[in-house]
Formats: sequence, C-alpha cells, structure tokens
Amino acid sequence: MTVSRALRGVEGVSEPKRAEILARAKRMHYVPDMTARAMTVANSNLVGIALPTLFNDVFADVLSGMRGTFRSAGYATVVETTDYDPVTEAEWVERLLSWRPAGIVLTGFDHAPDVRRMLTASNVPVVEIWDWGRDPIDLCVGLDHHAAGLSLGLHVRGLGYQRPAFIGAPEGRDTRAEARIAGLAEAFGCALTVARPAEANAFEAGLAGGKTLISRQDQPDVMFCLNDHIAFGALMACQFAGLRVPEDMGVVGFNGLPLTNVLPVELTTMITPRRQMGILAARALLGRAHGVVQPRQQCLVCTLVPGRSVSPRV
Amino acid sequence: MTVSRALRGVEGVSEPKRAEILARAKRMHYVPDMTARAMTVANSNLVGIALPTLFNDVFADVLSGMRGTFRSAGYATVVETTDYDPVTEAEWVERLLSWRPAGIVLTGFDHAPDVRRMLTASNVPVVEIWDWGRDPIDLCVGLDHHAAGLSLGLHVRGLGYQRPAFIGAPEGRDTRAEARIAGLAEAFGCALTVARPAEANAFEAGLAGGKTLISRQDQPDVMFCLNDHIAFGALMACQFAGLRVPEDMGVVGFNGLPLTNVLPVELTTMITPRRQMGILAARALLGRAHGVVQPRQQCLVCTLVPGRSVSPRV
DNA sequence: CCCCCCGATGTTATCGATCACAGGAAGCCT
DNA sequence: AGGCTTCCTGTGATCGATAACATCGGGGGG
Repeated sequence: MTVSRALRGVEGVSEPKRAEILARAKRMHYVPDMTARAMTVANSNLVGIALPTLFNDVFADVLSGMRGTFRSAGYATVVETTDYDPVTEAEWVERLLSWRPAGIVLTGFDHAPDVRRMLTASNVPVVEIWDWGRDPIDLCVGLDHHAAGLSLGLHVRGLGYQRPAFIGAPEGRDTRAEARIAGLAEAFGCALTVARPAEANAFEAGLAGGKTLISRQDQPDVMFCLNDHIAFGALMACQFAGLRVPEDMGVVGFNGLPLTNVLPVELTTMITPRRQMGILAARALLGRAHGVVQPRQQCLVCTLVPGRSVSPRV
Repeated sequence: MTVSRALRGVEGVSEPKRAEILARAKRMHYVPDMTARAMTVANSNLVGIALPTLFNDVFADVLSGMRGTFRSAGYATVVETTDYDPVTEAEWVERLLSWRPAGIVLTGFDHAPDVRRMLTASNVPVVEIWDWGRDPIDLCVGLDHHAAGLSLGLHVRGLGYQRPAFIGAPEGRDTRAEARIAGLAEAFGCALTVARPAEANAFEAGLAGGKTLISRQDQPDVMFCLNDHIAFGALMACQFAGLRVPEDMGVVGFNGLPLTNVLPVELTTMITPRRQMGILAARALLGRAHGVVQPRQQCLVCTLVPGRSVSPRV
C-alpha cells in the first residue's frame, strides 16, 4: 500500500521512504500494471478518437490539437481510422467501450444505428466533430457546412460565374460534402454538376474529376472542390487542357492547407479552424468528464481566402 | 463461467445455452471488461505503434498496411506520434508497457537510452521499421537508405549532373536522411550542398529550400529532396525562378507518392514499399509473438522511377 | 504520568474475467 | 443395476492495484 501511494505521488508517505521505494522500483525495472489499475479506479484516463482517414492533413491537424490538449490534461488517446465506414466505426466503439474510456470523439453525425444506443447506455461523454446543426449524441464541435458552401457560393457568383460544378470524394458517404453542395446550389440558384472520381488519392481524384468536367458538353466555368488537394489536381487538369485559371476556368478549394501557399496560382479557398476544433472538442470532453456543464453544440467560423483562382468576369 | 465461455466463443457450451446467453447479454447491454480480461490472460492483443508524424502520407501508408494485418489477426493497435522526439517516444514506451502490450513497433533506430533497456527487460516483441543495417533492439524491417541514395546518385550522375544539392527536413534529427545524403555523396564523389529550411510544412519547406539553393552563388544543377512533397515545393521554386526542369535544373524526389502522377513534370523519384513494409513488420511481430523464429533484419528494395525531372545533359 | 491525537504504515476486501478442477447429468455397455 | 465415459456446468482461487479501515508509534497537553 505504501508502495502504491509512493509511486502515485499521493501524500501519506514520508519523504525518505518514498525515495527508497522509487529507487528500488527503478532498480528492479518495475512497471505498474495499468490494466489492474483501470479495474479498480473506475475513471480511466483513456480517450478514444475515431477519424475517417489519416491520408489527409486536415484530420492530422485536428488530431494534433486534440492530442496536445488531452496530453497536457493527463489523458491518453487511442486513434482509429474508419475509412468513412459506419460499420467499422461501430465495431470500434464496441471494442473501445470494453476498455471503459473516459470519453469518445467521433467524426460526423452518420453512425450505425447501434452506436448511439451503445454510447448513451454506457454514459461515456461523447463529442462529435466537424459536423454541426443536427441532433448530437452528446456534445458537438463543428462547422456549418451549408453556411460555408453558401458564403463561398455567393462570393464566387458575385464575381460573375454562372455554371458551377463540384468535384467530390470517390464515394458519396460524406454528408458534409452534400451540405456544402446544397449551400452552393442555394447561392447559385441552380443545381451543380457533380463529379465523383473513383481515385482513392485526392490529387489523382482532382485531376480525373477536373478532366471529366472540362471535357463535358456543358463545360462549367468554376469548379468547387471538396478540399485543397483535389483543387490542386483540378488546377493541373486545367493546365494540361490549356485552360487559364482564372480567366477560362475558376477553381475553388476548401480547408486552407499550407499547400495552397505553394501553388502557381494562389488558390481561392476557405480556411477551416482545424486545430482549434480539435482543441475545443478536447476541452469540451474534459469539461464534461469533470462534471462542468458544456454547451451542447459549438459552431466554429471559417475564413474566406479570396486568392487568385477566381476573378471578376468581364 | 459458462457465460464467459459463451461470450468468448470457446467450446464447451451447448448451442441453445450459448444462444440464450448471447441474447440476454445483448438485452441488458452488457459489455465485457477488457481491463479485467487483460489482467488474467497475460497475453493481451494490443500492439503499440510509434510514428514520427501523421502529416505525411508515407507513414499513413505504412500504418494502413500494418493495421490491416494486425486487425485480421485479431489484434488492436494504438498509435502514437513522437514528432521525431526521442524523449516523447521514451515516455510513450513507458506508458505503453504498463498496458502489457503484445508487441511494439518503433520508427527508426534512434531512441532515448532508456528505451532499449526497458524493452529488452520487458521481453515484449519489438519491430523497428524504416531503418536497417544497425543493431536492432529485437527485429527490424526497413530500407537501406545509404544504398538507396547511392543508386539514385549513380543514376543521376550517369546523366551528367555534377553539382548535387539536398533539401532536407527542418531539423537534422532524421538519420535516415543523413544516410541517403552519404550515399549520394559517395555516388558523386563530392559533398552535397544541403538546405534545411525551417518551415514545418513539407510543401513550404520545399519551396523555401529550392529558393535558397537557386539563389546561391554556386547554384546546383540538381536538387535531391527528402521526399516528394518537398520535391514539389522545389519544382515550384524553379517555376517561380524561371528555371526549366529538367533543362536548367534537375529535381529528384523520394517515396513515389501518388502526388507525383499529377505534377506538370513527371518526377524522378524512388518508390518505397511502404504498405509492404507495414505488412511485413506486422507479420514479423505476430510471428515473433507466436514463437515462430523470425529473421532479425529484413531489407526491402526500392524501385527507381526515371521520370522526366532529370534528363541526359548535353 | 496518562491519554488523546495525528501522521505514517500495514491489512482486508474488492473490481471482473478466467483457470484449474470438482461435480453432475445423460448415455452406453456389460 | 452398476460402472464408466463424455459432455456440460459450477466453485474457489487468482491476476495487481487500490479504497476503506486498522494499527502503530511518538509527541504534546492536561
């Protein structure tokens, strides 16, 4: 018992004894057994984080912010990638719950039916990130993707563009993209031509999607892209097709990654507060775990970067 | 006890009884407690993976291959990013060991002094990835970076380039880069001018490093880059400076990311078998954990992509 | 000089799942 | 019917750390 107290650093052990215990523990290469510890203390310091993919600096940014916050609060994090698959996510949630985590972070609002039930039944604090506006399981820290699409659309339409198109993800499971498309459609007052290239890599998807759109009978005059990587691919498609950007074709990205500072044409995009989202999500979860009442939803603001990949039409 | 057997799926329970137990467990939202399970069974199914960063598709590739292999073998993975900091890594190893993992994957050979001692004392299987050739803690699956640099250097020198330079990481902690630089130097028979831009983002680092090298008195005629992202930045630096690639300046990448298929100039690079490395590392660790004797070191081969960003000098 | 209090240290029971082993029921053979 | 195997199910002990409680030793006040 004295050993346990000494190693944990709680009071109730005299200084000389504590020093002796620490020295001996070190000498015999003792490592505490967290599995046994976790069984008694009830409140683990483990937080699970589910992200769609790590092939995207966007999620790495969020993760970096979250991890830093959790780490300084003394919490350990485990990360899982779901590949946008609700079933993978559900299986992970089930596995994770059996480790009695202190909290869970999920991406988006689209989960398998079981997930919500399991999480509410387990009474573990949950934060859903990126999405916003619908009914969260517990807490939510995200963006209003419809509003982002709308504001981006109004800006570009105001420059005189009239035939908008969208280059999206290989698969249509990303409802945040759908919300942005809806916002764009509202801004332009018409439906967007949507390309959904099958390429798994975002750069290649952008190139393929751009080529597809450029070769259409009703060629668009501006291509909105799911993210900056795809926008880069689309820029290259324009270059290969001999189209000048922005004179012959507008290109718009999303996220405001550092990549955009390196492109030949300064990209019009929208900065998403990714790190901040991670930090706020972590803080919300920690606050919740400590019994502090949290706002149920937090909506972060995006910043438009005018760039030079769209310009006033003549 | 019968419940335990039924839920684990081990034999010794009649079929009707098992069905009843599963149904009841589901009805009462029972979730098994892995912390208690882990305490008795001794052999956990947890594998820890330490990577320098996730802001790099290279590590995401490795991770993806590893996770898939571990998952199909029924193992859970926890991932940590060390930011190339041995101290962070050491702290993580210590924390992880207290969870009694079935195995640990580390990146590279450069660890804090404690790490080797802790790991050998704990008797947990360890695989070090990416690096190769020095004395691994336990197992190792990697590349011969010196040989890769040498072969890349010989190829480029054979085309007639004579003044090689290197654009590296912000900090010099990456010894794999040093090994490649040494290989390149051996191929050219001279030291390389090395730029180490301070930018954290690889694209921006490439741009900055490229600009620095281009503006030097003794301008190089070919820039070898730590990775393809940096090479892209360097290509842009050339474009901004009005240098034609490959006529005025050669640019060489490393890794063979999908990004290279989208660039205006097909990049000369070297494909690293990242997924395969992940898969083989996972298999080695699993084999080791099951008592199958494993080769202590595995060296994977890289594939040169000739590309068009270097060409025969006239 | 005795008693009480307080801080330091030790003892017992507990968390939940699992192992080794002990019953117990059914079926089969002689 | 008795004995025996074969399968199924239950009992006690265990893993390591910790909460709650017990004990111990010494110093100060009455």
